[in-house]
Amino acid sequence: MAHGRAPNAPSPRVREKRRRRRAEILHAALRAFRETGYHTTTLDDIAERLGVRKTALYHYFPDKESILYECHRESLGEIARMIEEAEACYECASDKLAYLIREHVRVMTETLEGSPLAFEVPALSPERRAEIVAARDGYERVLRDLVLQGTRDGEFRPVDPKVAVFAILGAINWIARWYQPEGAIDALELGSKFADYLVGGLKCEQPS
Amino acid sequence: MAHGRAPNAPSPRVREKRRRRRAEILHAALRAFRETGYHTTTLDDIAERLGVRKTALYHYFPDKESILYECHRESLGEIARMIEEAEACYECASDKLAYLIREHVRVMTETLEGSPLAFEVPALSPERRAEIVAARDGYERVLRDLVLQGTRDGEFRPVDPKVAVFAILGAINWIARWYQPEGAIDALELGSKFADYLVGGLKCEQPS
DNA sequence: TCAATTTTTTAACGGCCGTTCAAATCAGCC
DNA sequence: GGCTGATTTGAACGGCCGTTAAAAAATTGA
Repeated sequence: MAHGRAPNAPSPRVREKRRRRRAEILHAALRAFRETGYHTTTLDDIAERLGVRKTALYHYFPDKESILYECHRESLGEIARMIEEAEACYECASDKLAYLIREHVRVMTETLEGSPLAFEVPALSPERRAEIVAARDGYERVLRDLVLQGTRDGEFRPVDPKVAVFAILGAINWIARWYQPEGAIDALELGSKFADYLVGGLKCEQPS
Repeated sequence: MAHGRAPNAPSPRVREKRRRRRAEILHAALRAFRETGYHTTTLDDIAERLGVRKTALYHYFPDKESILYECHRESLGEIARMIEEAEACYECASDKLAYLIREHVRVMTETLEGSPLAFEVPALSPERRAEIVAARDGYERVLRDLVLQGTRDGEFRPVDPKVAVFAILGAINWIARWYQPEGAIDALELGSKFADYLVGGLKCEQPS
């Protein structure tokens, strides 16, 4: 047994190759889902983007829904990373919130990863949907807590945290519907503008 | 020919009955589309809500897409009404904008009419989609012009009107995804809070 | 170079769902 | 009450698309 791996186990080389191919498929699917939605994109559509027949996809994913599920998992990973970063790098609520908005916008625009998480949750099976929704709820809770903290600290005026967070997430998620990577609006600039606007709406007016 | 109507023409009575039935179907479809999305709701689903077989629907609409199209038309009618009202009843940009936000939220929650307009535009045929998109673009232009006017008048700080309007519409459209008519959040209150938050983010900070 | 195995293809099935059409039932009207 | 048109039904078709299975092609590793 070469290099000590189990008999009949795939070599590291083929494992890596397979991993890359999976990522390619996921990326192609991601773009297709974003452009035409999960239900209207067929496996042929995804396969065509890769120059391959649709049956080839079944060597990497058991079914169509699993492809969508993995898209969601990747997005959630990005979100989790964002949250850790915000906690580690910023102090006050408004800075943390602004950072999260900027990063979320970046995920939505640069990598385009966020779009299925925004729009295609209902397409998942009940169990998987429950898992994704639970994670998304956790993210929403983090945002609500930030709004509350800001209000307690006197940074923000007293607003309904639930409603404010729904507004923020709606604004961000909606990006997937109109943003065009090759368009006139720069992704990073968009993130900053969104952060300015959406955090600005929470801030106390300067005492005169 | 009774009452002077053309021979073989339906009587006013049956015309009215048909009109009502169409509205019933549209409303049932609207709720179904909102709850599960256009592509996953079948004609059986819509018919079941009406206690009828799906083939009965074909007496009122030529195909499934036409039902969706009529939903869009109704929403656009509401939007147009909103715009006229805002122009007629309010003076400054912030008041007009706040009114439009409140009303749009009301359309989104009370009547639930706005949800297909928010989410199911891509499901329309190219020609119909073009028509609906053009109308929606007109609405967006009205909002952008309000933001610009507010900035010119010194009410609003200088923001990117395009980006601000996308944020506002995203926040509002997203309501269709989480709002539950029987839930804890009151529709009118939600409209006011959205208007406060989204217009507040545009306003100049008070000079100290 | 050649066997082993990974990857892709070809062919085809099967179910769902929008749609059609003729027949049956219902409602309006004199 | 009975004729006429409006409405609903039942049965069935047909295409699209996700999925399966087995054969072919390509890649790996010695």
